[in-house]
Amino acid sequence: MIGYKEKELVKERIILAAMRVFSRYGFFKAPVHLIAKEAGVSKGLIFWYFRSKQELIIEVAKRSLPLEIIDSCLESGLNGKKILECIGKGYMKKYKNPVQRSLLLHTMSLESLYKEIAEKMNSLCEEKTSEVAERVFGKSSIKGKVALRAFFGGLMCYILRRPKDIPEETFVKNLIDIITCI
Amino acid sequence: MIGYKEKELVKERIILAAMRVFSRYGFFKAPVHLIAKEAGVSKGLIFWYFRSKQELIIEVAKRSLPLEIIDSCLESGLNGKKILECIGKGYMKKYKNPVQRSLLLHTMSLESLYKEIAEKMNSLCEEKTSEVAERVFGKSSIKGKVALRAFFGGLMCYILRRPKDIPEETFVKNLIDIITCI
Amino acid sequence: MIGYKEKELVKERIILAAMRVFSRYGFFKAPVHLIAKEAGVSKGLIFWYFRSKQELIIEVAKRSLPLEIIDSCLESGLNGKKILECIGKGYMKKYKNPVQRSLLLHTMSLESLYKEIAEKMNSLCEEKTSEVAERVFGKSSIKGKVALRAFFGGLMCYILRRPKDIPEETFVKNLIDIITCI
Amino acid sequence: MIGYKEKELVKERIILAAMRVFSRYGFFKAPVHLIAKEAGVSKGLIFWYFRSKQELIIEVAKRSLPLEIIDSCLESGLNGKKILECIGKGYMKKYKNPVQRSLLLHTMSLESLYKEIAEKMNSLCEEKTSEVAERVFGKSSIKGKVALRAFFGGLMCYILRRPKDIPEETFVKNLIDIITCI
DNA sequence: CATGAATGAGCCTTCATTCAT
DNA sequence: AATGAATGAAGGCTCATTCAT
Repeated sequence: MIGYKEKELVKERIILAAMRVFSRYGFFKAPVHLIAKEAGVSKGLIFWYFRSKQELIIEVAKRSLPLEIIDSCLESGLNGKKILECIGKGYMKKYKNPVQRSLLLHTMSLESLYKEIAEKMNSLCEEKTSEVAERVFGKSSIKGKVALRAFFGGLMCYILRRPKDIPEETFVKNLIDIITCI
Repeated sequence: MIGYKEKELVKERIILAAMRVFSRYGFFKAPVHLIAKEAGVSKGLIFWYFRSKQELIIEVAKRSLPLEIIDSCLESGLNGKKILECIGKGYMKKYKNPVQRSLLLHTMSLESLYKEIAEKMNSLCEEKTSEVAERVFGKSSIKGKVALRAFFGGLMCYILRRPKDIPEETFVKNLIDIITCI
Repeated sequence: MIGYKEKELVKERIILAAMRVFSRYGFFKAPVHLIAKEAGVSKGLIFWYFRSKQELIIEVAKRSLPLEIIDSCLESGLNGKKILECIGKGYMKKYKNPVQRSLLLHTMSLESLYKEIAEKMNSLCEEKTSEVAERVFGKSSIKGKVALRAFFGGLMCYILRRPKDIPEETFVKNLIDIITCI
Repeated sequence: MIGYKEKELVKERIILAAMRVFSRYGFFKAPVHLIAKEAGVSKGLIFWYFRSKQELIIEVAKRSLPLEIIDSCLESGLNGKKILECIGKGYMKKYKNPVQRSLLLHTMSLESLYKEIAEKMNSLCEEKTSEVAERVFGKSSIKGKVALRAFFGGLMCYILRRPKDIPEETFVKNLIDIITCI
């Protein structure tokens, strides 16, 4: 319709529209035609870029998980509290956006339906958690793994229900203090 | 199949069947006729006991939240680590059941759709968390609230992905130690 | 439930309730359970007194036609304008009631579905009309039959939309004058 | 069956099919899938052109009323008996078709359900009737209005039960003579 | 690439009817 | 007689998906 709509731009616009619509209605109550409307394209076009609605769901779901935050903090080679700070900041930045926040919830509930999502969540909860634990506490230990779960869980709690009386930085700082107090 | 069964029994049977089916398919991909089949009743009967599928969803969703665990531990008058142990045990017991575990995920994603669920989750994340924090740390403090979020978050993480190498009791004990280390 | 509910009383109460409900919703959009509620009886009881909903519909439909008015005027042996006055008064009395008025419309539309109603309407429009025409004009004539149709049609028009500026008596009197002016 | 037909053609074909089916079964006993079959389209397509079955019902119902006949005769500027002849011919032509005849009955019974139909019938029975009366009798009078109701009512009676021994032209001619005899 | 008419499966829900109590 | 739980067929409608244009 407009010249600058190059292929990737349109696909991206569809994904972004889908994120907004999915976050409001959930993956299965969001009709494709609403996504098309939100993206300003025709319904048919969505099926040109995505084989099926499920493919779009999975694309969106993947983007709503915090995997890339953890990966980038791991790659940056940080250790100790630093890596926790990195992850904490990343979470706060990403999930400040209510669309992402709501999407995260919807995505978690997909786990029982799509293997692809289940695997991502597995990786997140097992390997990544262990990796980060080692980086923080030096070596693998039960206590370290438990602490990391408390860390991730704590972040998630904060994200889902941002308490008005605790600012982001305060929360992250306190959380890190608590779980590294061991 | 015809005739009178005891009223409450039938309703309960429908709810239990719905829990199983919802946990497998999610609330919106689970067709009512599957629930009926699972419960051994006719499709029509479900609408005799529930005005709509949504009413059934909400009934099931409410049951899958851990509110009653926290309430009962609060009511028992426990303090300090004791109340955390109570809650920890309660969580483990309830969510050992994979149906409940899966349902919890689905329920959390309902928050953006149903006020009733949003309110329950609000109460859980704000008031209840603060109440428990006071019971544990004596008085209201930022650090206490953060710690409690780490506690609940940690429990949730464990529930969602039960790591094979950390048994329930060990996890809860360690988690309590960590967050009360302040 | 109450002692004085003798058989015929209950049946009659159901019919009267059905008339009210049918007049509001139409025969096919009126659910049986609403009739039961309106009559203050259980849904099951309606099927004790009537083999099916259709039987109840036909019973109510028959009562809403003006057959018995015409019959009683014919039987009373009146002639000329007198019989028209008799019929006119009968119509006004019966269809002053908005329930009957609305029911008449619904009943007329049943004709294509139920033979029994079609027959009644046939009798009304053919034989009865001719009989009355003879009583009024002395002998059978085309003009007489046309006039009688104008009479019945005129009455029906008045009934369906009672114009505020023409009282019943005035209407009937004028109508009779017009069609006997031949 | 797949591909683009001309938009208005398809919609019109659905309406015509609906008229046939509604006339046979009545508006509420006619299932949408029968209309689809009759129109040679899929069930879904009906809901592409009409928001709901009700919308289709109202579209069909409007077409079955004689409003446009009266309007066109009024607009043609005719007076006296001429306008009655115009209307008479119009009625005969339109309701010679048994589908239209049956539909008229069904439509009249919709009045208590849909405002839109009630309004059309109001206009027909009040304003239009008065307008025609003035055209015929020169000025507004009670007698004129009564006569017009006798005219319209007479036409409707003839339509609903076409007596074999009175041909259309004869009926209309006689009817006009009778009601203008005043 | 892009559109939107067309399809058809499937879902939620209603409702007449039955029948154990 | 009377109740209301239970049934099952059927209906309206939504929606992912296809495909002619």
